[in-house]
Amino acid sequence: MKEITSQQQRVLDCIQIYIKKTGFPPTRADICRELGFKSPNSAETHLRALEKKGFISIESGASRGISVINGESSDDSNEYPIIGLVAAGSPTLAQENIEKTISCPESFFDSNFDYFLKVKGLSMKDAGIMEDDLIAVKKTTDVRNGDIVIARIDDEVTVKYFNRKNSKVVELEPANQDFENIVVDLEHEQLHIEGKSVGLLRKN
Amino acid sequence: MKEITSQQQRVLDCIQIYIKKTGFPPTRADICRELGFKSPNSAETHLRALEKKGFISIESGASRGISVINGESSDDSNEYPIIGLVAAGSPTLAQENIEKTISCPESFFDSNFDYFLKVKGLSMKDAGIMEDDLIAVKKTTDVRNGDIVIARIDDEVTVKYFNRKNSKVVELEPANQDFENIVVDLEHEQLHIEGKSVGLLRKN
DNA sequence: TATTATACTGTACATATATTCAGTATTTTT
DNA sequence: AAAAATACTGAATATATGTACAGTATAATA
Repeated sequence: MKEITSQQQRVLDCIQIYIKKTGFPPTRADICRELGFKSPNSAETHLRALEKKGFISIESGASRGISVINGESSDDSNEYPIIGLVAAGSPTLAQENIEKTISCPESFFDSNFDYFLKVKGLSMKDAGIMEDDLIAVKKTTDVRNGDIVIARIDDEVTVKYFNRKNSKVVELEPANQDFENIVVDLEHEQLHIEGKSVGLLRKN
Repeated sequence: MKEITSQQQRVLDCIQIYIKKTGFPPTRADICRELGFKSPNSAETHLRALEKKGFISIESGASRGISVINGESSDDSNEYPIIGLVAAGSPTLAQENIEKTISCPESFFDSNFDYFLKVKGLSMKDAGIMEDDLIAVKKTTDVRNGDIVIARIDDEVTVKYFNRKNSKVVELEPANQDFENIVVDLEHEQLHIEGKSVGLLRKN
């Protein structure tokens, strides 16, 4: 994507606002009216420039045939995959593990995140995480005690509170009396932190 | 919103698909091509019917001046207000009660919704609803037993399970042993159902 | 220094498009 | 049984709109 000039940005903004307001793109004359141009050719040349730079596409001959590329027209929403609790080895974001995707703004949760994890079981019930809830997971290994982490031990993927006891021992703590702490001796077992929870989404 | 006929539905679908694909609405001729009509007036009359019934609006004289009402025109994200548990009387959606807004796709939860309610207290803890969680609320009075409802008794707003015992008695049930059922005798007390929960959002 | 890109005004015109009018036929509502 | 709504074809037309052509001027690039 090439560089955009400030005037071209004004025109692009104008198009997006117009679409948001009316539901359909502006004509050359509309753009002139909005931005104070006196010749339709002013809009025309800007449109050609925007098209050349890849910001919009223009359907030749069609009236109002402008569409904003990549554009989410205005907001920064993205598609995020929903992933089930899958066995290890299999790359988490592989196509076959993706149940579906959700469109949602990038900065929806306080921290950026990478995917949604569909929760199985009730081991985090007292933390308000129920079966089939979607946890917004940020891929990171930088976790602190008390964080809700997505951890993998051998072939088991689980969601638990993270609690580092000392340099050799990590405890993964459920939020449910019916479950017991998982004590991981790092010298004899492999613990892989897939990421941590930065939010939760429930549909009902 | 009046009833829509199957042919009108086809036309409406055609418009929405066309917008999704091209970024701008179809002309009468486009609709004819897509649906096999041979006269532009076929599209025209359907458009007039759809406008009359409130499904679309038509900008008179403008080419491609169709916009689908309430309908995910091109980008389907909206601003939804976050509202605290406010005392009654004060209109829920009044400006002063809106803490902030969240941008989120319209069809984010399975059902459409109207606002987010910020939860206070832990009375619905066992339903996985924790303090400061955001409940997606759909304004409706059409609630069934077992629904999580936002109810108002006198000046108190509360989130509880709805349970109609009989024509005169409704019980509002918490999901926490530490709280007790609220029994509402409709003959002596006023119960106002503000809406019901269709989803939940948590940031952490 | 010549060339290209940017940023406009102004005029003109072919055509894309909305919209009206005249019909026909079936179904639904009153 | 009459009226209104639905569901079309077909033709005609005013105008909304894209787009080309002719200029002017400044800044950036080669």
